[in-house]
Amino acid sequence: MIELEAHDHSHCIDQMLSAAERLCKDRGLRLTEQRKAVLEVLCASHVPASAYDILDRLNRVRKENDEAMLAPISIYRALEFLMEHGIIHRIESRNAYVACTHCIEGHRDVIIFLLCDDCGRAAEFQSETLSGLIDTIAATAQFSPNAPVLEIRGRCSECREFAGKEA
Amino acid sequence: MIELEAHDHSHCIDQMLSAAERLCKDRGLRLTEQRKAVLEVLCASHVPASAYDILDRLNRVRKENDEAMLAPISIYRALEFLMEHGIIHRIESRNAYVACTHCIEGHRDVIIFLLCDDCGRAAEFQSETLSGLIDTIAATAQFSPNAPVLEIRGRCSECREFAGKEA
DNA sequence: TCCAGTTATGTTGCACGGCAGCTTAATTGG
DNA sequence: CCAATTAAGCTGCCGTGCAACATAACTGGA
Repeated sequence: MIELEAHDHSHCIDQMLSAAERLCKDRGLRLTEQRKAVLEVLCASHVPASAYDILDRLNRVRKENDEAMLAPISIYRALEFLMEHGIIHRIESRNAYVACTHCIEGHRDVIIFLLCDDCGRAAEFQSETLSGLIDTIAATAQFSPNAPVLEIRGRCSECREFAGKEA
Repeated sequence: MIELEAHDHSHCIDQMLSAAERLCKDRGLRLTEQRKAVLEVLCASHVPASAYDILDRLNRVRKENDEAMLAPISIYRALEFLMEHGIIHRIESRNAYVACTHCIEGHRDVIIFLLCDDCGRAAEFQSETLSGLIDTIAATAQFSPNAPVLEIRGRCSECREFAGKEA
């Protein structure tokens, strides 16, 4: 898994974390240490992490500090909480989770993920036009969609460029 | 899992099976007994089935006939083959598989699945407009999509109607 | 302040999903 | 009919996800 973080990622992390904190405060939700720890792991990268990735990462730190190990279920519960409130998203096609980069603005529209099969990164978008179109398609089929998330797999620009140089 | 098959499903099965047979014949692919058996299970319903669902179903029949049991891997290999050639699709959000209802026409466009969370059924669509829009979005992000499949979860018309009567 | 109710965590255990790595059988084209 | 290819069988393993229950932490009143 190649990690290309061209942008100022530390700024990016801060933004996501403080957005989550504000959101929880506003709604009277408890962003406990554990939940925050899970969120921090997810914020650390735009590559979605699996529950067990998160577990390993947190337990490694805990081991160093002679603290008790976490069980998988703890991670799942934290993930459940964070998802419930739109702070993170689940990437179905990878059984993995990623911090939301839009939770400040809220989720009016369909969420689109561009997932790079090479470097693993997930880029999150929203599109009013696409939302409208999906509504139309659903309406034609008399179907009531349920806040869809679209996962589009492919190759990001960096990886394509890189692959080009390789050849 | 409620199974509502309002349409003439037997006709539907025949169509999917013979389409697959023709496709394999045209391309010189071997649609072996096992692969066909897996496909038949998938064709039997518009509700996507998991690998283990299929396994159980086939093994039940085999048990009755005192034949040897299949191992999971056999199912996965058949599924792999069928997917490779677009005869079936994988529904990521359910870890399940469903027979393609469009493999006759081919897959030029984005495939859209409307997945009912109530009855479990999957309805497959294609939309040129949607394909175009996704291409545009991808191009803006300099992303090369890779035959995307869109999974839209929600509630189908029958289930909505049914739920209405319940209340 | 303390208690009851709620919410969060911890523990155990299990079912399902998926496949690697290897061996054996079947098929096919020369 | 044989060698090469392809399919199928077998063993074993790891990742994903959660049920069910026990315990701890926190909260808002009386």
